[in-house]
Amino acid sequence: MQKVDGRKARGEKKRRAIVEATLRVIERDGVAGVTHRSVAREAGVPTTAPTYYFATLDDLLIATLLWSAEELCDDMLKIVGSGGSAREIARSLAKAVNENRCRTLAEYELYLLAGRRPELKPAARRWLDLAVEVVRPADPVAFRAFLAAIDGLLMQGLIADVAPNEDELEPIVSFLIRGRDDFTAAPREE
Amino acid sequence: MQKVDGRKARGEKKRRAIVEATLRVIERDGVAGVTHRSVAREAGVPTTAPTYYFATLDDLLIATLLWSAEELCDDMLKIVGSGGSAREIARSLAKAVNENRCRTLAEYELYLLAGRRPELKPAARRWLDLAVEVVRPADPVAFRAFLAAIDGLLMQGLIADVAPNEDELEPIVSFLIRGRDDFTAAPREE
DNA sequence: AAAGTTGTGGAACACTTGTTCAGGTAGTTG
DNA sequence: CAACTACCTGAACAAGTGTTCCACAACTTT
Repeated sequence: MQKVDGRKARGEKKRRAIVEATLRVIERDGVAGVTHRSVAREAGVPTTAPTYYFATLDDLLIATLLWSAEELCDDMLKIVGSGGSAREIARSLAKAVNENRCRTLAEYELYLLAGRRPELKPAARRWLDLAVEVVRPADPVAFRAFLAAIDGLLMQGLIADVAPNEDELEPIVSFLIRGRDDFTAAPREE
Repeated sequence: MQKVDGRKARGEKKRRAIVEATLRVIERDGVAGVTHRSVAREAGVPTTAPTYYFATLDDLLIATLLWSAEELCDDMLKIVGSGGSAREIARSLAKAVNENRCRTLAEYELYLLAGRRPELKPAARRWLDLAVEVVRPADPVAFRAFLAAIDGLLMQGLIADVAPNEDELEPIVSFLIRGRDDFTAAPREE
């Protein structure tokens, strides 16, 4: 077995640090605030490091979306896939538009970016596909409506003058998953 | 009555032309593509005209959102407030993510911009408030779920690799407005 | 230990950006 | 028709951008 090159290991770590810094910049200033220099400053690396690791600024954004999409995926699946109660779901949503407001904002900016970059689409909607796969809804229509409403509630929560809290969201979620048996009682293929 | 100053009239017209050009630029290249120069080129006015009419680039974006919000408002109300059938609603949604895809994309970018500019929030969510006011839902919970789902369906339609058509959306809409009597049979206050 | 390879970063370049400003032009008024 | 005013714009500037390039450092291999 060949020894791993210490340089490459360090490189990979720095590479990831740059992506994480990019996400922080987006959280703070939006996609518009992402420049090689601002990312480098945030990551504490030389100005040219982002250019070195990512051929173009676009590549950096793409890498950041891909990475953030994975986290989004986990979060969303935790919300929709757990079979949690309406209150638990409402709590997660409330958290997303309050404590994690900036993060959620960033994720939707990247999300929307996928609307203009076809190559990003699969990553952006991965959580949707995964949700369907995990839950195996018997009533796909009701489930799709549920998933759409989650996106809508989050987006609308971001532009409310005061973000909704758990108690306000709970009845809406409750309404959406009424008759959830319809889609959670997944049929197993034989 | 004093005569209107022809100069001011012309100015107002040009001012609006600049806002319209800005929206076209956003449709084509996104908010990121908006610069004084790109807008000026699109509007066919001198480079400094946008600066002259709008103190800062931000002001221009804000003016554009305010203006586009009015149109969004009309469109959305046509969808949710008309009491149209599920098919009619589905048709409107399908149109938004197909023929009018770029326009819808632009509107959501501006929408999200409101997430970072508190002063834009009222304009961005105006259609939501208006919808509630017009429909006077007896079941506000069901109605909010419906409104959220519309946003979600549009956003998810924008990142689908092939945008959904009328026939795919119809059952989902149908599901969402089942028991619509609950929220359309508005109680009149005496 | 020397040679070779890969990663790294500061200086610099060409370019675009937002914004300023003084001069010019069109419209109104006396 | 002259004086005035308000609107408009082209040239110019400072600041910041993405990206390139080459010297050099870190590491591996011989």
